Amino acid sequence: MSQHGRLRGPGGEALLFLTDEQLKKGIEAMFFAYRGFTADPDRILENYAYGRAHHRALHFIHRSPGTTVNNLLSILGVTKQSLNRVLRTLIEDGLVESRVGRRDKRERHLHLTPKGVALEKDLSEAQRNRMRAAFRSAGPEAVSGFRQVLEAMMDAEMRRQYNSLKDAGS
Amino acid sequence: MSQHGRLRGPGGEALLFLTDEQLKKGIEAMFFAYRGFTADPDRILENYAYGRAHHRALHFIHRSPGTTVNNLLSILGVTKQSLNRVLRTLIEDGLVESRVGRRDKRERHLHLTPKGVALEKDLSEAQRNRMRAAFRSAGPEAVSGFRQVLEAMMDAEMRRQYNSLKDAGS
DNA sequence: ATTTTATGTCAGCCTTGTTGACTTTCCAAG
DNA sequence: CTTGGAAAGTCAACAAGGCTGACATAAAAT
Repeated sequence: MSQHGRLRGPGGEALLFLTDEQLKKGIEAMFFAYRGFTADPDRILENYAYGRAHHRALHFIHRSPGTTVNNLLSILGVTKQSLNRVLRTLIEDGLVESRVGRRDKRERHLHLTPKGVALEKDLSEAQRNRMRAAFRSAGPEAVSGFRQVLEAMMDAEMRRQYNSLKDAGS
Repeated sequence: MSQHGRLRGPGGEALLFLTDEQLKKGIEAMFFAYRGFTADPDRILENYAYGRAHHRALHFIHRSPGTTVNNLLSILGVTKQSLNRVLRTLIEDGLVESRVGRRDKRERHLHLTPKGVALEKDLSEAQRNRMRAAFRSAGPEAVSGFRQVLEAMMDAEMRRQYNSLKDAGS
């Protein structure tokens, strides 16, 4: 049985019967799944003086090496003071390198050091393992639907940033 | 083009080619989508002295009226001290009622007052609107895949709790 | 009668978010 | 060349919401 009734609207478009119960299950799925999503990296981070904020910084610096602080700021959606605190400890601890921009010397371009790469790899491997297992168990069509729904759930600005990250899978 | 190659393994099971890039996009989709997921309720909560923690409590009390503190604790995955702080303000403000158990007088059974129901409705409607729009734009097959992947991403214990919440959509 | 369970509470700590104020550096326009 | 403004960094203070540990009370279970 499908969970969704289907109808044709006046314009011929597909309509869905979405009960509040179905929407609630979607909401709760997001809640519980996000917990699982962060659980493995969180466990690793307990062994360091780092938290989720550090993980996010490492992830996006690794993803876009040489990104500026301002760019990272808009991706992470926090204040520069918040990010700076995290960044400072990562730089002090030798996980992140901050290089003064060549063209614009006000800008700082961020790179992971080998030590930073190592921790990022540890964290992201744990997270990818879970994601991989989930993708495998759900199957390719489910994965496609998963990404479609998540993308539609983002704010326009986030979707823009999400899409601007390179995607070797397309 | 499908993002996923397919093969048959030795046992005939479907295999997926999942590149690290595809997994990263999944990880980033979760990150950005969760921001969208919480954005609307967060905006509403700014007008109150409440935060996301209060929203979660209201949600699950509304979902399972009469639930005990212990049960809520295990659903939310926080300490009783954390939950108590939230619960105390909600009770003081007259959004939640705590009734001593009839069979077991040690237990407190939690219910929303009309005032609590009103705020919960406000918050959940905002969240459901976004979820509904995302479900509509992605289509029924995508919604099914979305839930399959999220469910597979949960820890076993969370999945148990997720499934034990009633689902009128099945 | 004793132990265990469910709940509540106090105190203190940490991470990670916030705002506001201020400085330094440096590009670019007048 | 000077000045305005953008980019970045820093300091201080604060809040939400996690955490631990210790302790209290009532009631159920043994």
